[in-house]
Amino acid sequence: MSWSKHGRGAEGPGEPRGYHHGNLKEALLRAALELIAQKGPAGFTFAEAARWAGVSPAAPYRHFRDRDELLANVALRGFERFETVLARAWDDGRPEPLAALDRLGKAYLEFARTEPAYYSAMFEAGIPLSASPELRDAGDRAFAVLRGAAEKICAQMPPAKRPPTLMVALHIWSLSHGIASLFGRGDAARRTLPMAAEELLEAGILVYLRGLGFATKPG
Amino acid sequence: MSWSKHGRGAEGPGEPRGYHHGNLKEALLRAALELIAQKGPAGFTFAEAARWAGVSPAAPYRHFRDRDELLANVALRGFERFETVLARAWDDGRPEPLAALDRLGKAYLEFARTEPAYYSAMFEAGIPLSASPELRDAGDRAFAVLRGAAEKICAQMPPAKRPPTLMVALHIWSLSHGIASLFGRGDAARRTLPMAAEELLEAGILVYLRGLGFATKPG
DNA sequence: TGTACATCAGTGAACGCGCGTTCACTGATGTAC
DNA sequence: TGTACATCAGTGAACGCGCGTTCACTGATGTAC
Repeated sequence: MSWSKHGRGAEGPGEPRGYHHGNLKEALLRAALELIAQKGPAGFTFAEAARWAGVSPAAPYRHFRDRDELLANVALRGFERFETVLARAWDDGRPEPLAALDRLGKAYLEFARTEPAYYSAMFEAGIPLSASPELRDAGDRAFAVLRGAAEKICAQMPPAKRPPTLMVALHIWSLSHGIASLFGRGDAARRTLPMAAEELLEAGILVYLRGLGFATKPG
Repeated sequence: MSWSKHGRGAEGPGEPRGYHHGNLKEALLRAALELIAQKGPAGFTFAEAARWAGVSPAAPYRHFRDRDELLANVALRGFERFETVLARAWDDGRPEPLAALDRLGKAYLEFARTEPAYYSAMFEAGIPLSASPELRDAGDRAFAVLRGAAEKICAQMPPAKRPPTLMVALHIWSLSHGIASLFGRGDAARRTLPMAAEELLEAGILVYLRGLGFATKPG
């Protein structure tokens, strides 16, 4: 990715060097992530991110124009990770699309739960997508995984009965996001549920696919 | 309406008034709503709400302990209105549950679109539900409308095939919220869609009901 | 009917605070020769 | 190999600002008698 131009990587958790000098951009992104996780996208300030990174309040201006640019960068990175996570779970529908779709749904919810800071930066921080084509593209690439999954699922149906792929992808996305947003978040605003969010999503998708005419196996 | 007790109307800043505002609590709730609509739940301050209501910064403390209590009151009122709107649309399933459910879905999305300030206070402001039993109850009452609808829908199915009502209600809620949250909001963070959000939701619910084994009419 | 009084909503000044942002600077690092 | 210099990431002090919150107060309103 473009920000690891100097080959510092900085992504691996076990990288002890460069923390003091020379890796501030990375440190600020991490600080922002930490702060968002603690107090939501609203309660994160440029100054506190600097403090958290052990740096003077003027230092961040070397790397980000302002608070919003930092936040947009967090969201951007979030979409990139989200895409990776979803693509890995989907694994091109192997060995079998239905099982892969189930993994995909679980991966979606797991991301929302284990990375609430990314997730809220991506979907709830109110960052206008129009502001950054880069951000929009990253979001589109993540959605493309869902779209690809919908395509493969639809392709298994007889052509005459095939529903519009885009619609199916949007339904799956909406249901996943709805469940993640209402019940699957990692913070205090989560609503409790008499079942696991994963079960709710899995059941919902199964019913939905059956409604499409997709022949799901029993069990 | 109850808040025009003194016939003041209380609309907008700049209205001359005496020493006593007469309706400040109401005016503050409106101001908060206006500010949330403009800048999201994050960018709303106690001080600005006071200014908007044409009152000194100390005045709000007569009515709300702090900013969060005001925000929670906005969310509370939002849930109450939401319940009213949904219940009216559902109308106890008259004349026919499926048509009524369609109205319900449309009313859900319409509320999210026309009242983005309420909606985000209710679902995105990060207000911990545990903090206020009153708020939780109001949320539960709104959800109860969906639950009642799910119940009536399920009751139309043969007993042996009846799915759990709660699950159906949660699926409908999640799908509605997902679509409202991703595509149906009134602000800049909305994602564009090659179709109306209403259509997407209606189609999703129809597919879902068919998947439950509910016999939907063609067309 | 009027007066005295209690109530309490809203005032206005003040405070400490943390934020965003700027500025001239400093000092570590890399590089040309 | 060393020196001179350019670069630029980060410093630290400073600023104006708006916020949340407090306080003694003021003045409108309702009510007891």
